[in-house]
Amino acid sequence: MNAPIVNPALTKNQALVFDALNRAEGPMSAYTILDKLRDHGFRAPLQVYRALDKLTEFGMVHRLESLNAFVACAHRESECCGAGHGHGHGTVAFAICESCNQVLEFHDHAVDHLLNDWANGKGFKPSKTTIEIRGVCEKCAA
Amino acid sequence: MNAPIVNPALTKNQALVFDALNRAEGPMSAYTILDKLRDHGFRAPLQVYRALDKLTEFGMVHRLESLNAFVACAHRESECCGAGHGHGHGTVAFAICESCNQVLEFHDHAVDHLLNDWANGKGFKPSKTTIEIRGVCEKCAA
DNA sequence: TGGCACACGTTATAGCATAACGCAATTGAT
DNA sequence: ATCAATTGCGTTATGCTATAACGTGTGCCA
Repeated sequence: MNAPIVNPALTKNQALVFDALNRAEGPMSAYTILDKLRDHGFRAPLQVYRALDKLTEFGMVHRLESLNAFVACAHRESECCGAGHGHGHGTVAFAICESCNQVLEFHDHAVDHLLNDWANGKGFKPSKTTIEIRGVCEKCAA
Repeated sequence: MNAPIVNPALTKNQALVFDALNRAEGPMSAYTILDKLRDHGFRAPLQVYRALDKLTEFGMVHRLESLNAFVACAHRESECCGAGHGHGHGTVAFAICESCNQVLEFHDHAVDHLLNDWANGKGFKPSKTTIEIRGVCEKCAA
């Protein structure tokens, strides 16, 4: 059966981490999350990393490689192609403002296609694709 | 041995680091480079990082964000569009084999174009774009 | 009811990156 | 030539990011 994108009943720690990421309006490092959750009983990085691993696996959180940080997924449910699970199509891309730290999440089928075509041509089997644009957002550029 | 691919008159440390990266046939972390260069007098990470900063600035080395590692640029000089300096066009992309650690460097004008179009549409001003495909290369997939 | 899978907590350690100091060499305008 | 600015260099110390390895508790179900 096809996996429903439904919240797979998060554990307490997972819920706390996910919440922290949703409240923040920008990416957070694991250690920043840890600090925000000390009042809720968090004491060690692993508590955060373990939750982040699961949330990432569920497609509810993305890791920004160029920032070593994490954001809550911005696809408010079934945006279109089931981009939650990058299975070839559905790679998510990010535009990261270096001035205000806001992140725009998007995906672009045409780009996916081109990269997949390239991979096919080379016999390369992609498992995860990272696309991150660093720059300055419209507001900050003004 | 092989003639140095001299570009902008590297300093001794820069040349050593660049050489180390060229000899290696895959990405290396800064600390791995440090270890390889201890015999040449390197003692501290900063010596490596400073050289890497410059080499990256010169376009002779790329950083792989998803790996926290570095590779020598594979464009053997003026491949085409002046991809050395990512100024909108000329973004470099990487396919990273998680089995054998080899890296394929390429660039794709069409992808650049699409991402630039997206950015223009959003008023986003890109400064650096990261594209990294993790997966398994043809050889290893066999 | 015993085994399994999984989440959790804790301590310790590994791996990646930069701050801040001072010195030496180079350049280049006066 | 001389001074000032710039750049590279070396060192020590520190901070940030991530995982290893151990043990506990809980729910499931064969």
